[in-house]
Amino acid sequence: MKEHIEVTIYDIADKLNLATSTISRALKDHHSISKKTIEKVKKTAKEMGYRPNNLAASLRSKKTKTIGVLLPTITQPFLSSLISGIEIAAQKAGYNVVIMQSHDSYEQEVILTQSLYNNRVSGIICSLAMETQNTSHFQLFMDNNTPLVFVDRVPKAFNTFRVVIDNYMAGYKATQHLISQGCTRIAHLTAGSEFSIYYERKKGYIDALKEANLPIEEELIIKLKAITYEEAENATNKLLDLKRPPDGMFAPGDILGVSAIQCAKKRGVKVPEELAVIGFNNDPISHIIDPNLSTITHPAEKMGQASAEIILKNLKSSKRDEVKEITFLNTEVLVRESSKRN
Amino acid sequence: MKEHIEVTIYDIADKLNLATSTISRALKDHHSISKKTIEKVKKTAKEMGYRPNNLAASLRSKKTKTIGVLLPTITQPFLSSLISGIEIAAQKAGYNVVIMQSHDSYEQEVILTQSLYNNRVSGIICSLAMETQNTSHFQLFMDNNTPLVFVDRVPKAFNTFRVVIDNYMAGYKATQHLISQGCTRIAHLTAGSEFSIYYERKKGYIDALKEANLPIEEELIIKLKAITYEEAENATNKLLDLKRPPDGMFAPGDILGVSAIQCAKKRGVKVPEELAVIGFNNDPISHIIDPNLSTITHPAEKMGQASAEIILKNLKSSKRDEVKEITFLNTEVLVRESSKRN
DNA sequence: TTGTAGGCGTTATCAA
DNA sequence: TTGATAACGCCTACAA
Repeated sequence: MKEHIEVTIYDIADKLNLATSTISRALKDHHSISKKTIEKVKKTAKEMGYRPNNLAASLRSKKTKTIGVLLPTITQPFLSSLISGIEIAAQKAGYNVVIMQSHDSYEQEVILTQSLYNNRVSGIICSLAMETQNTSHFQLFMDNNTPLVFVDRVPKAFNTFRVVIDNYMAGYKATQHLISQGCTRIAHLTAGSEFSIYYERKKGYIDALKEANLPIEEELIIKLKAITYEEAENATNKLLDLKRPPDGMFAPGDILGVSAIQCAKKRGVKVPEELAVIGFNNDPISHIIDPNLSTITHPAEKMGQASAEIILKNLKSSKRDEVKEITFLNTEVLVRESSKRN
Repeated sequence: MKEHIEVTIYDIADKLNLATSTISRALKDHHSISKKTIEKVKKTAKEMGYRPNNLAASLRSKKTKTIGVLLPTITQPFLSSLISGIEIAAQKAGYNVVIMQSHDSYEQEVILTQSLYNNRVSGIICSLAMETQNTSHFQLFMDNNTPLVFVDRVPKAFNTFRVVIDNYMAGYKATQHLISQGCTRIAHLTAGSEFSIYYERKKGYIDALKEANLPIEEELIIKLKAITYEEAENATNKLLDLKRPPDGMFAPGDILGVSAIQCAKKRGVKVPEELAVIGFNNDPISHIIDPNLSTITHPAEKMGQASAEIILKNLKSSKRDEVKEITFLNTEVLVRESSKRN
């Protein structure tokens, strides 16, 4: 086994009879250093097996080149794509990505927020836990002038950057699409608090119905405890058991939409003829289910990339943006078999 | 906006008329500090809004409490579950997880390996890029005595920890299952080099056929350029166009199995009656496709957890394990509709 | 263009 | 049980 003594800029300075400051500058292509010196330093550094110590540099400069990412979970296709987008943008800029999962627990989120803070991340990207109502645990970053971007599940009233889709409009368009296919009794599954994205989607659903002069029927709106196949199956069964069952369903997540289709098929209810279904997210499962699930596209990777870029941009300009704008990304109705009626 | 001056152990020491070393120890519940002092210090620290600077601690102690994770991508269900397992184990131990994607590029992998090295990660977990043949870029960590765990896609000859499933046995069992269902012409899709997991699965497939005295037919084995729906569809079409088409297929990935089923259905070939299919991974899509895809379970989260725990364990004991054992996790044949014939 | 020197916030060693 | 002091490796005014 090789002996392993760390080579530092000190050692290089010694060898070349230069000052450490010169070495430090040369390695960073500082303009005040002559080309000859830069070359010499770099060559020697390589020969000696020097590797920069980011830790020391970070401590000194108070810049960590690390983006903290705090999400409910990373196994959902939408979220793993989001991370992928973040990672790609970060990698390009030489930044690291630290990932933490809140598992939708408010308590965990608070703890992990602290942890990211203690790690002096340069910026933080967060999608809120389902449980979270209060976001004061993020105030730390605000006070500290650390770029903070919320993505997808964002707080209502908090002056930070936000990268989102227009959930209201998406819900509206999804419902409108079902109406355009001739549905008149459209069911809807929902979840979470009045601060959640699901609430927005529901508002869009309701307004689309209103605009089409369709009644809002409470019995057609079911609130789920969680976004799971089981919950959606139970809800769908309940809906199909109604005296006047629905002829359409807007499921604000593909898991829910797929589950609804499976449930309908099991009961011999034909999709889309008797029940037209549209989901949300464009998860892989949506084009595996038979009939293929119509859905709303959700530009996960782009949202990740946009979030990371906002952070990087704010880190670059010495003075942070005072206006924390909201970035809206586009969604589209993806019409597939599960809702095509005419 | 609040002024933000960082509170350090210095400030606490000043306030309490104690030495910084005492503060440092007290905050860590060092046994040599009296209970009274510990309490006093902690209380004051809280009051003053102290937050530890992990950077400084890392620099001094040469321990970063960070696990580096280097994967081909994070959007595959198997890999995002793997990360989830790592993250959960790491979080429990107070470690951070830094994630990087090689996008199956050897060149990227080398660069990112360097980057993790420069960041002084405490340990590294890696699943190799599809392209990677040579793993000498990991030698750094070996020389440095940094725990290194390969997971799933592991190198053949490299004395490191490895967390894997028995791909040979899994391939063997999958094929055997099809044989038990009466299949006699079993097709197989494969990919990658002779060092890849797919090669092992293929060997299992071949040995199962041999053991059952079934011929190995070259025309039934198709090598794909990539693990995609398109590649699998093309291959399936080719297979079904044969004079004597197969009556079974072992697809070493659920994407491939699902694609095969879709292709067969499109052509009016009945699954499982005319073509029994078994996949690999137990991805979400496998139980959405109709008929449900039989598959091989792949304990992704457990593999992640096991990998992280190996690192943590080796970090704890001052002397590293010299024997880098291989950890085999169990897989099971999950029989679903796509292969059930009797 | 290069050098000097102090400090970033912590931990480790030795001494008291 | 506590304290004094020197690192850890780098960056950055300021000086030359």
